[in-house]
Amino acid sequence: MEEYPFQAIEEKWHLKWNESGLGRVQEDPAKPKYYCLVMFPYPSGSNLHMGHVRNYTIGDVIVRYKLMQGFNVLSPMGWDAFGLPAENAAIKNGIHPHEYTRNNIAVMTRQLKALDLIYDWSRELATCDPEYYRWTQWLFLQFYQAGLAYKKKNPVNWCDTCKTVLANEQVIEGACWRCKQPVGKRDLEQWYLKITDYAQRLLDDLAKLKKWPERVRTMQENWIGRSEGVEFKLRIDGTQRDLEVFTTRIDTVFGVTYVSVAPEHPILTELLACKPEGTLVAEFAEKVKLESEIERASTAKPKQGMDTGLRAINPATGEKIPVYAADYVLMEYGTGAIMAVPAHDQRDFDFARAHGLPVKVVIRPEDRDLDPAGMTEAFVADGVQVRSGAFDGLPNRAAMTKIAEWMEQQGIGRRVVNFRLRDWLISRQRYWGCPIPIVYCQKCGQVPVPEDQLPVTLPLDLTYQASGMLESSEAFVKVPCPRCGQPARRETDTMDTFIDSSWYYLRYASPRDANRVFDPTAVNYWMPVDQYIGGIEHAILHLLYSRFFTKFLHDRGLLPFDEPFAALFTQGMVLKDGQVMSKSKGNTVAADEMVGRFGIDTTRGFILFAAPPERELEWVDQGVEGIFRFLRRVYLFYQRWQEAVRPAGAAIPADLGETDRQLRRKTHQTIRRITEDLDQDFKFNTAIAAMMELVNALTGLPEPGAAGAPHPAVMRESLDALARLAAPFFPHLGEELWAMLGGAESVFKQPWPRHDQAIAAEELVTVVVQVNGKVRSRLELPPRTPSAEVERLALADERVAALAEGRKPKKVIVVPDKLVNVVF
RNA sequence: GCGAGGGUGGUGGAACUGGCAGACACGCUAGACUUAGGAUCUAGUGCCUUUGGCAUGCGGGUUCAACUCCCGCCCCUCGCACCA
Repeated sequence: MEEYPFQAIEEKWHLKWNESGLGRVQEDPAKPKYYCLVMFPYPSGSNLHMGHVRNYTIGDVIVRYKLMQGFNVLSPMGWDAFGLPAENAAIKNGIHPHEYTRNNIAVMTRQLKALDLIYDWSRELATCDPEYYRWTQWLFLQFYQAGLAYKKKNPVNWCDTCKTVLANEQVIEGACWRCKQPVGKRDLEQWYLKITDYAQRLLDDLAKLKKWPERVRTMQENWIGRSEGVEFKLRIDGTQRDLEVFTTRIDTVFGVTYVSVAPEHPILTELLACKPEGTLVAEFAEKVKLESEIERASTAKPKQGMDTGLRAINPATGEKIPVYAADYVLMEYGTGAIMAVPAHDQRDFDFARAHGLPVKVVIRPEDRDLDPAGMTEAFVADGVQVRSGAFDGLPNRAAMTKIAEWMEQQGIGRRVVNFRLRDWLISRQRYWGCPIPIVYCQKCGQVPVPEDQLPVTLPLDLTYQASGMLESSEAFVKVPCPRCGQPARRETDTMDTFIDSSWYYLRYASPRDANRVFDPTAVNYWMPVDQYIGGIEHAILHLLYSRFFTKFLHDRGLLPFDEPFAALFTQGMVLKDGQVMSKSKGNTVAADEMVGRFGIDTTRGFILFAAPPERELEWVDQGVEGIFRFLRRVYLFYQRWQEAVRPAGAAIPADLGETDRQLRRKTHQTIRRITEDLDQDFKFNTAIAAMMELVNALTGLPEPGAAGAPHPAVMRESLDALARLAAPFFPHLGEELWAMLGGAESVFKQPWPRHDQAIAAEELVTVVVQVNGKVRSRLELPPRTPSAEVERLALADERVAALAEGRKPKKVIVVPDKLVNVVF
């Protein structure tokens, strides 16, 4: 049996590439650069599975393609190495997180290297390395100096399983993003980064990210959650205190029948201190606080609330209305208090019905008025103002502006913009993270660690314990105050690991620079990232944080650009039995097993061919052999032809026969198709299909030397192109095919093939003949046959004539080179 | 509820600005070569009542022509969700 010795071929090129180091790059102003980055992994220590392989292969195909297009390609790899799993493993197995992480990095490095992916390993970095986190700390100090890193006491998300606080972005449906356990609230003093200062720019600049998926941009837009409205004050009757509310529907202000405040709103404790309601409200607030995030956020649950006994005065109408404490009002958003308009807000409507509060209609549909008693739901659509004083009769959209202006003139309220985005809580009560470079001194207070004393090193000689590990290290905690020299204490919280990953793409430009966070020349050469590749799960978290960091550094004058990733590609996940392939689900297909059976090229090819890369891929091994057979067919074909097509450089004669012309056409069409597929959204699956079509055409031809066999120079042209086209997808085979054709240097140093439009053009086109829109016949015509001629030929067609039954056509439509439709 | 994406043969998936639906594969069927076939090669393969008819989630519409455009539904995936 003829063989395709894939193991020997892959082994051979594995060794050659290791020697030549294809991935190693330097800044070269003479060459156009291309920075291709796959999101760096957390070194989990599990074996690489098909999900990983898909991820890295997508990046690798792009890297190899861009190399062949003549770009100076940067493709680095590193490790998002801090994090909780290392601590959990330490508790379970008694291995120090540092050792655990280092071991995992070693294991994963070996596995990645076995896949022969192109990386510049000389730039490898790990966020847990003091030479890296020194600059993470330096960046924290930049935020601190700019007043954007601050500490405050606030109710925060607390995961009791992970024993740490979480950022808003890390709470998914009320549960911890990592361990999926419900998240509670705690009042704690914590460090924050003031990302809210950048809310508007983070929103506006989404428009610049034209090469990002729409989906991700929308998710960020929703997360930032900008809303325009009016903030105004209501005097609390009988006091000198005002209650401030925020509304996006100021047009409904004449329909306010009560106000709702968050149960924990400070005005309640203040004004009810000595009243009987005070105790009841406090009890209610306590009850609400105990509810988990999930319970409180559930829209299905009936809204709870109670009358506080306080009365507020609506500045628009002068009416006195009750103040309710209600669990559906959130202290964190707006002012923590709302004006309630039951007639025009469903939540207020539900609450009013449950508590017997009045409903006042102030906006009616165009054609009729509404009777509050007959309403079963709030009227939230646009309409016309009624019972709204001077604004009656206006369309409500117009009234919105008018009322806001009136309130501003009267000094009652003002127009404001609110964001849903919260400041980024970055403290973590964990050991295995980047220490926050702050010292607390009795005399000087909060003191940042001076830059020349960085890094604040994580002590490694500790016995691991479940919590409070850093606090227990006297050597770490007890330090002299950097300012006054008196005994002081270090901050023992570490930073959220998302801080580490918010700037790593910058460090790759100059990973060994010991004096600076990055070398400006190198960063300016490589950045921004031309193509970023990663999972959709980072659509908000990592991608929003990285954009924030870049904008901040831009404002500090450290970067000339203010968006880090020019193009983003989110690859689909690999599923098995309907679930994401992951170690914890136990449904993985191991990479090394697949590679052992079929080789790297087949494994890559199968993953790339099975589905478009952005789509989810349900793993079924059936079909792997299809790719294997294809690669074998290609290899055997080159074996049969390699002697006949050598040496290179034989001229292609001008007077070729039909077979040769067809082969050249197919070759040039394939070059065109694959190049287009790679350029538009990485359509690897159809690119491979195009390659298969070419191979099907080739293998259908007579053998070398046989009668009717293609001209060797023409075959040479095909095989030369095919070797290059195949190389990014099937790198080992690509190199081998190139060598079989006599190529001395690596195929990846060869230019990407170009098609010739004239050769790719068809000599005859099929024009479909339709009668009343149904295909009845076909014509083979030279391209650009005049419409009149096409019409004549169509009408002369015997099938058409038969269907005509003597009638004259009502209409004939000709689409040049495509179709003719005869309508009777 | 809001937002985004999706629904095409037995399966994964193709189809440019509306112009031959099902490329390319998998699987299946038959045949060849074989002691053998889970190897390889060849042919066939959307469905049906086959000079034709019906088919791209369902129902309408626009058009000479609709997977593609418009209107109304259904289902699936993801994100956000009492944000005032």
